[in-house]
Amino acid sequence: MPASRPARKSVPQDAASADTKTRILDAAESQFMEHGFEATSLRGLTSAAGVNLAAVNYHFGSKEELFQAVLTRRLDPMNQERIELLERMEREAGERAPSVEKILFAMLVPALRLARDERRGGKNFLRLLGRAYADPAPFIRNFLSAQYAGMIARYKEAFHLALPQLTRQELTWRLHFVMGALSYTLAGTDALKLFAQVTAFEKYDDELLLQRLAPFLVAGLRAPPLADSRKLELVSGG
Amino acid sequence: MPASRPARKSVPQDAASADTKTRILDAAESQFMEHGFEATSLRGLTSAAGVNLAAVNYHFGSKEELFQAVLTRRLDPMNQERIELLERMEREAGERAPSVEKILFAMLVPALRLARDERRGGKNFLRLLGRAYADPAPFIRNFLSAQYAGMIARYKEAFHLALPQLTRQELTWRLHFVMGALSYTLAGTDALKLFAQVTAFEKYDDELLLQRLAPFLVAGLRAPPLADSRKLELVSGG
DNA sequence: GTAGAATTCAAACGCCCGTTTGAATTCGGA
DNA sequence: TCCGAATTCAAACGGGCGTTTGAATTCTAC
Repeated sequence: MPASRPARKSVPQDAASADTKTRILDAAESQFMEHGFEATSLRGLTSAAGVNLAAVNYHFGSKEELFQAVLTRRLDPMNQERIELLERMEREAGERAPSVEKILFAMLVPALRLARDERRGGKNFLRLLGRAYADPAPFIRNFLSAQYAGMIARYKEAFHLALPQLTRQELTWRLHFVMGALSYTLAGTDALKLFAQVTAFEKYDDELLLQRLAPFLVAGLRAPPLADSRKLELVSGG
Repeated sequence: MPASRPARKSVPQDAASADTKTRILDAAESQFMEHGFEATSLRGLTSAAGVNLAAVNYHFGSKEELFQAVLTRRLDPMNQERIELLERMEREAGERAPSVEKILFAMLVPALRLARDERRGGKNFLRLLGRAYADPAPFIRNFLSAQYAGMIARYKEAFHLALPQLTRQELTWRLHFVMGALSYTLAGTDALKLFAQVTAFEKYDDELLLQRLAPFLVAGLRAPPLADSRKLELVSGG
């Protein structure tokens, strides 16, 4: 028997193991992004990372735990930054509530910063995140829920103050739409290459992207809710 | 050697094989939705469909071709319906171009009809589609591109007439955002269960959903483009 | 310098995968 | 009725999977 595995709770954290762990996390980030969770093999992953096959199970316990570690490494700081930015804006706004634009920017900018920082995973990580959003695997959904719950609740309150004309239900739906457009756009597999026109004429630039996304989302959030009387007459044919 | 496989081009299409093929397609639709392409096993799939393991390779050739057949069965009619609806609206609008709302509804309503029709896959299929959108596997991306190219080009023209103030680039981006919010919403894994509040108070109703989504998207499409002078001052800190 | 823990390593375990095979069966038209 | 094509079937093929093992090695503190 080996000298005994480290207890799951202990954090060895010496230089050598941190290096191996980091190499695994980096390789996992790009492999999970490229092939998805299920189709990524630990053999290919460890070989790309230049570490032994058993290292994943030694350092992370299992493939699932490795996946969660990959997400945590980036999401925790990003969501923390989002909350701090929102709170700074609330302080700066004084008694008045921050505007919809300001709140939205506080949400978008940390994601943009992450996308531009290759040392923090860059676009690779955001694409991975976009895939994770669409994955129905329970361990992924539960994990993301836990990661996002606090941040989302915080922003929902802020938007509620900035958009008092919307009911809570309306606001919940609209935040859903915002997250959809955002994750889909940031995941940026260029959707279906249907929009290739853009990348042909215009360099794919994340800052420019958010300058286009922001007015779209702000206008959507500010739209008057549909009155009950107006319906989609088309649905039932005719 | 067996009596010889049917040539890939021939379409046997007799009752017995159609039945087996349909059973496979139905099972594949729900299994691919639930587990994703890679994690779905043909053994589980064929056993759920009540057919022999070899039937998939016999009738469809391979797992990949089966996946494409699952998508084609629903997408072809839906996109055809979208185009027909758009053309009807263009005829009804006469010389004037149809409004943004009208065009958008022509896009959304066939998806809604599909979602409500359990005989055509219902929500299962739309969730599957939402996953496929986020999948970077080349065979999926190329297939979806081919499936959507005509429809998207058609709609882009219609929107261009309805929104002449937008440059082609702006319009392309906004359609990208629209597709994002739409696919994310229709895929409706309830996102991250972060929005559970909605399903608690309000029955999950697709028609109601589109009545909330439409004003959001219409307002986003109609938003004035951001002037170059306004920037995200926050990006570089400060 | 050495004991003991942490880490790396090659090898193996048991299992499931997509696909192919060739015989058995069913089907449809002459 | 019967023949050939279409379809179903059980079995096997070769290979990759996540994980575990126990010895070998490296690190660290005394």
